[in-house]
Amino acid sequence: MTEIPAADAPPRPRIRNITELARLAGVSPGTVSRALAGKALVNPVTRDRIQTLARDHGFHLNQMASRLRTQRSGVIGIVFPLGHESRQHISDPFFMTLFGYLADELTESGHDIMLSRVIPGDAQWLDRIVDSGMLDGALVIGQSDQSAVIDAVAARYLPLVVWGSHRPGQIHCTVGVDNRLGGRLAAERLLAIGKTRLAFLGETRGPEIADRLSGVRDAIHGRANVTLAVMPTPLSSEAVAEQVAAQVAELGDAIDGIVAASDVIAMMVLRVLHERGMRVPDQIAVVGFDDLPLATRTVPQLTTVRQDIASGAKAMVTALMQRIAGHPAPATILQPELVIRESA
Amino acid sequence: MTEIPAADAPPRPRIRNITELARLAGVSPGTVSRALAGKALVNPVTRDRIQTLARDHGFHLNQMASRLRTQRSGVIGIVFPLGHESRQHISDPFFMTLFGYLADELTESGHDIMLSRVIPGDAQWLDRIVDSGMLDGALVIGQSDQSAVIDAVAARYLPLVVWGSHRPGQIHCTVGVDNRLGGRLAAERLLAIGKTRLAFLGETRGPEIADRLSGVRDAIHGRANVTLAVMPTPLSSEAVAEQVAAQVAELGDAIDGIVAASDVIAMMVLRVLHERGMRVPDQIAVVGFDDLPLATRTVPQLTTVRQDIASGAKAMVTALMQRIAGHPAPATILQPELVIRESA
DNA sequence: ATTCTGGTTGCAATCCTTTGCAAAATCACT
DNA sequence: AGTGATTTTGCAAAGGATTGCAACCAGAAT
Repeated sequence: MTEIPAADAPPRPRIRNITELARLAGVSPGTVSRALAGKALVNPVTRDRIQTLARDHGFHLNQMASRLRTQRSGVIGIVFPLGHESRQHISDPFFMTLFGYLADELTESGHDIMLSRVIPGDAQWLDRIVDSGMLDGALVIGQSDQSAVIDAVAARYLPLVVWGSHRPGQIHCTVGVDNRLGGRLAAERLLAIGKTRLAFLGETRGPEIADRLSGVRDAIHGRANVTLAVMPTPLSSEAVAEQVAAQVAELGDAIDGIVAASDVIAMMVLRVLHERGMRVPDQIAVVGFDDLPLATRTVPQLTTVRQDIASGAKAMVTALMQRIAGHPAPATILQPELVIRESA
Repeated sequence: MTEIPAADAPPRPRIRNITELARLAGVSPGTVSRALAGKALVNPVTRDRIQTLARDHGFHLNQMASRLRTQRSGVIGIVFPLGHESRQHISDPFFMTLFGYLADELTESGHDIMLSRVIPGDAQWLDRIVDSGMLDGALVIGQSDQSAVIDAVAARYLPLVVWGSHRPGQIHCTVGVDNRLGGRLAAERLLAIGKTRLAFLGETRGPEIADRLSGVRDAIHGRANVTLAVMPTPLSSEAVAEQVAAQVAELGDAIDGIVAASDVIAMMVLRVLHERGMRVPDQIAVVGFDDLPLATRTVPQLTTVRQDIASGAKAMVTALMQRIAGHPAPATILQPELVIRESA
């Protein structure tokens, strides 16, 4: 609250760029640049003098200029495409969970993270991001219905890794769980505990969810006595509640087992079933997908198909680093695992 | 998988900058710049021609250069200081929750987000970030023990808003709950249900947590029959489990009520108490702090002091926008609210 | 004293866009 | 056709750091 600077405060004139610092040090800007970069080419004495001067004046390089010149930014973009369901928020639990792990991995390896805005309805969303010149690479979380767009960009831009399903012929590098197998595991669990009238709740326009449904179909293939109803439930956490309620109401007693396309949907289902006084899993069993932390905290605890998000994040970052270095990296397909808790 | 480009693929030569596009269009780079920016100064016909050309060639401005020149980036930094507890991870639930809401708000208002790495042990961490020249403003989540550092930066850098406690004389703009009142509410609840041997679990080096403890002390002030044990539990979710176990063991029967400095700690406490077969809330009651989504999913559900994180995020962004525009914005102090569930 | 060597430093071009200013082109009128 | 008023355009200077190349220096070798 006083105007007098503390004793060790930096001297008055604020240095704004390397040239001013150079003048102060009595050398050329080039030398300052080299000194600050710690290059061996400059005289150690001069280097130390310049570094001290910089520290005393609280001077920091302008990253924008530096990165423009060097053409590398140390920044990785993380993008959440919103092809359909444009109202899905970033605070979506699955996105946040994966994002958290990615952020840990990336900061650990010295990278900054830029969360890019996707303008819904803009076909150029990914081009805009990778061509912005601000990123060393990009991670895309989920393919949504944008597989073609992603492929087109991946064909010309190597440092791009995508979370999602791997489909044959696909150009872009994905890391993701075997969604089809996961779907099958979920359905098989329901069949194993004697359920025969199944429902699948999920929006199947994106390949991940579509694959999960295929897996469910695999599981019931050839069983004449098993029925399957498919309900396109969006992932968006906000809109989902009433929709699920309506769908469950519509299905009524016609079903005794639900495969939810995600844990968030499953959680909503549990809530709705509870409100209607249905007993889970006796009357209706529910299997989720993801095994987010929240799966252990529902009542009853959620039986779900686990994707190992932490190692998925690690795999994404590893593949991306490879690709930034110029080496193509292959897709990683993680094995899903059925985690049996209480809901099925 | 074929080499032949699709019929509508962009023509071969990739345009790398505005000058190349200018040559192609037969105008000067300046005109291209103006045309792409949609400025009214260029002939509408020329403008359309250039824009079409750019689109056809998949050309995007180099943001790095553009932002260097204009000195504004459209990017907001979000920082998580790690003064003490340098091992706390970004995937910390409270951080992630607040971050999610901030991200929603910021993308909504057309900003990109940069999550900056904080190098533990670097006194210059915040200077480095705000002087990087890559940000229009910065949001700091939590003061940790870095209040002085933050103040020093805030004194010269306006577009900075901090989540945390507001202390008199503090220079930086904070948004946060009244932590002291919150702590008092928590303790009063325990007293109200007849608990008298209290413990506070939290690391009090940061002002937020210290204020919560002060609130607890306020509540028991003058009550001779009430005891209080204080245990410095770190926030870090990973390390916390054994620590809490050890602390609870140490406290043993000496306590009958716990105020946890955060929901994450409270959750750990519940787990530990459950493992030791203690009945909550009968034998030991537990009150959390934050009211994260996870609070409703513990068993028993957590009684906790609610901070309205969503409106906090909104307030932070509003204040930041004000400050970016050059208007100082005052601190916002949110009212905490006791949410009574099952654990106390 | 001269040449060579190796270590330091400075110069100036480069990264790509934006923008104030001046020149050129267009148009409207006398 | 000539003048003035408007549009449009081009030029060139930022914005701040990096880096290849050449110049410089001191000391060593001849």
